Amino acid sequence: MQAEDMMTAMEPAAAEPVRQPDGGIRRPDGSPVRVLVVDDEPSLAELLASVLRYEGWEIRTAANGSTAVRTAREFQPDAILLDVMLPDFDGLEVLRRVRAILPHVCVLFLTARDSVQDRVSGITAGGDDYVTKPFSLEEVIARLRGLLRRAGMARASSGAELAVADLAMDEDAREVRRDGELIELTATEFELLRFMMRNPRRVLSKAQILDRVWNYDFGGQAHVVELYISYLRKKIDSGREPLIRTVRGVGYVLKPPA
Amino acid sequence: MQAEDMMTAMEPAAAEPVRQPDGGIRRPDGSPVRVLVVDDEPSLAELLASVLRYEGWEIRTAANGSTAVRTAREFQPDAILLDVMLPDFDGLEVLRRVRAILPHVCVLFLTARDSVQDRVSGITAGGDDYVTKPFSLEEVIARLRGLLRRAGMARASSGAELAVADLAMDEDAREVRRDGELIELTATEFELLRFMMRNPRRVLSKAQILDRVWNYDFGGQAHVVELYISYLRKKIDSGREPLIRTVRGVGYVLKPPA
DNA sequence: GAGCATATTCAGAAGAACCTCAGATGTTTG
DNA sequence: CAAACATCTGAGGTTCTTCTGAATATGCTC
Repeated sequence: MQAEDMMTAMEPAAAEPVRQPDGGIRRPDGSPVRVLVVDDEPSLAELLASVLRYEGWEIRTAANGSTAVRTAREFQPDAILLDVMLPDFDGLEVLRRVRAILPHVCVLFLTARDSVQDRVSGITAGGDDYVTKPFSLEEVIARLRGLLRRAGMARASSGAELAVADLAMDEDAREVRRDGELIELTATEFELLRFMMRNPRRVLSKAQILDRVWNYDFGGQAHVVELYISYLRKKIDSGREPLIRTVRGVGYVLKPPA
Repeated sequence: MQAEDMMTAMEPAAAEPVRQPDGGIRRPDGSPVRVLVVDDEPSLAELLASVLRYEGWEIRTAANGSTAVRTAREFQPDAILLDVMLPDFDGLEVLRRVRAILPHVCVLFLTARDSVQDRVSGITAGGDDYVTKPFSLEEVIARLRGLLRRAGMARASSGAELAVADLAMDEDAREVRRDGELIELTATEFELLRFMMRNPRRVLSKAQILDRVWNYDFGGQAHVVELYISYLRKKIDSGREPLIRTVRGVGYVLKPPA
């Protein structure tokens, strides 16, 4: 799938599809995936909605449990982003009711850090997943893609593999290799690299990177991005043809050597 | 130079379209793109409006948040230029309200330099973008075009590629090639060349170039343009058929060799 | 061709952007 | 609970850009 992306990107004159954001995640009939976002904080719901919309999916939002159930019935989503803490009844209750209507819907829970242990254990058994607030948008998107992929929404060619030149990433195994050699990355380094590998040959600004890779409540300086780029370079570029390039005054690009 | 601007501006829909300014950025139905400009400083809003009108787009302006929301509902813009600092409520609040009405509208935020400090997280997340004041008009236009292009407003032929003779520019990757050979440019050199490549075969005065490529508050001499033209020539024309020509007493042109 | 206006190039100063290190803080793990 | 690790902040040093001013070159007019 990455190969496909790169080809369309490299063929200039070709009637270039504006962007192929969904990365091959579609409904079996080819229509865009539908996602319902349920969170009582409007700004967060809106943030998620706009990001997912940009991924090429169809989005509805709901601010409480009963609206969520009603919207689910009418909208027939393929996946639900579900805050476990809702004003009326909690996420697990919503899940029960929604499952009565849509038995196969994928659910990604959004939970507060401390409420992880008690409530949500066991949800991953059903194939569902969760992320803890505050999360990074990359993480939400990646997990959502994972759920949808496993639920059979992936086109044949699109697996969990990313590649740029001799750099390869297996998202499921969380393994990164350069020229076959395994490279150990920390969580943040991995997410940063994933974001870059998902957008090869595109210059990404530090602001863009911060917005996608760091938690949405991160209040620090864009300077961290430089730091982590430097970590990444040490691990994947040192002593080799560099794949990560600085574009001064703009940002960074990941691309094969010229 | 200034006179030329005024002339073409004064006969708007008149006789022959000398120039196809929108560069293929149109609505799917072929009608011109609509842009709403929101800034409380009238002179800046007017400057933006007139430049964007000259690009061939339909423009409305608003000076505060509530007017912006109302105008958005009625005008149904494809994109919004949105100052984050508004007298009534801030840009993100405006965005939230507008998105409730127009889920797919593109937003380009205009932010003050110092507010990069308290930068609003998520500002680029949904595919939206921002520029910091004081900006150059070229930058605003380029980013706006980028947003619209990615949002699917580009006609088939118009990608992020510009070409004049054997000189090619990929805006997304920020790559410039002459006859296939990659050429490294600084930020200002890149913007200057982009402006010239967008207006091939047209003589551009130094004043015009200064107005478009340099920040609107630039106080220096027109002499910088000469300097940067000389930098560009060294990088793209040296030892080859020159593409950049001086028109003495008038300005510069970029055009294929006769 | 002289003189003038205009354009090009050079050199250097000032500043911006970037990279890296070292250490503080917080988090996970044994 | 301590050790190991991950993440972030701040500061120093480095490199790269940008702009100014002056020196040189080019072209135009008479």
